Amino acid sequence: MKTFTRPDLEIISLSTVMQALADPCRQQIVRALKEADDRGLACNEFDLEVSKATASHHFETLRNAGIIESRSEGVKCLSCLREKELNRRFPGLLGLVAAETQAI
Amino acid sequence: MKTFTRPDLEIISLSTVMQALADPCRQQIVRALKEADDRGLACNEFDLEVSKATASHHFETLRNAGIIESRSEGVKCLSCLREKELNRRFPGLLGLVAAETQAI
DNA sequence: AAAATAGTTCGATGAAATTCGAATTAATAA
DNA sequence: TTATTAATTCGAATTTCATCGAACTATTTT
Repeated sequence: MKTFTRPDLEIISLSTVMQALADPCRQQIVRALKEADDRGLACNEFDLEVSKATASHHFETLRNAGIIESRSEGVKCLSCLREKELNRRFPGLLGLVAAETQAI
Repeated sequence: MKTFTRPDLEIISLSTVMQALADPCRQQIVRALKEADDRGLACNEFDLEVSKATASHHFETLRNAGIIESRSEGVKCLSCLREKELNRRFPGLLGLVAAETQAI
């Protein structure tokens, strides 16, 4: 069973999170997770307009930037926003993403 | 005498500004301008560790993203932060850049 | 055991970004 | 008018990024 990286947010730079959140598809993922419940969402529960290979890459980018965390559950991979930690490390950042209602 | 683009911030997406601010060198420019007075700073008044061609490119990127504005004054090009407008369009964004004290 | 499901990984491709030196432009100073 | 200063533009090299199909892995269902 796969385990996922979960970096300490203190070692994540603003450049890294900005780079990760600059992509519209990744912003869409973050907005969906902000509305989701604590259980999180599986990769195929987002309406992403990219292939599953590309989607998988976007989830990895968000994990590496400390923005989401993922866990294997059965055959699925559930992801959650690291909301509290992000709000402490980068106050206001998630609010900006949430406020941007944008067509992809 | 050169004039510079100055896009309406309403048409600038979060992706565009995040992309622009993801670069450490451009963050350095923004932080310096935040400390500068209203007159702004000329391109050679930043301690950037890149060639002047590269610096010029970074200033253009920031202008196109609506983050700074520039004007010719004699032989110099003075740039200022579009701070008020940015704080209205993307509240908290400049604060994040200012808070990040980072070696390049 | 075979099939279905959900993701990941690999390898390749095309697009975009970063960087620079050299040439150029425009304004000022000598 | 020539030289200097400050910055832009051009062309090219390098790197990074987004994207995909195909192959693979792991889990669950039949």
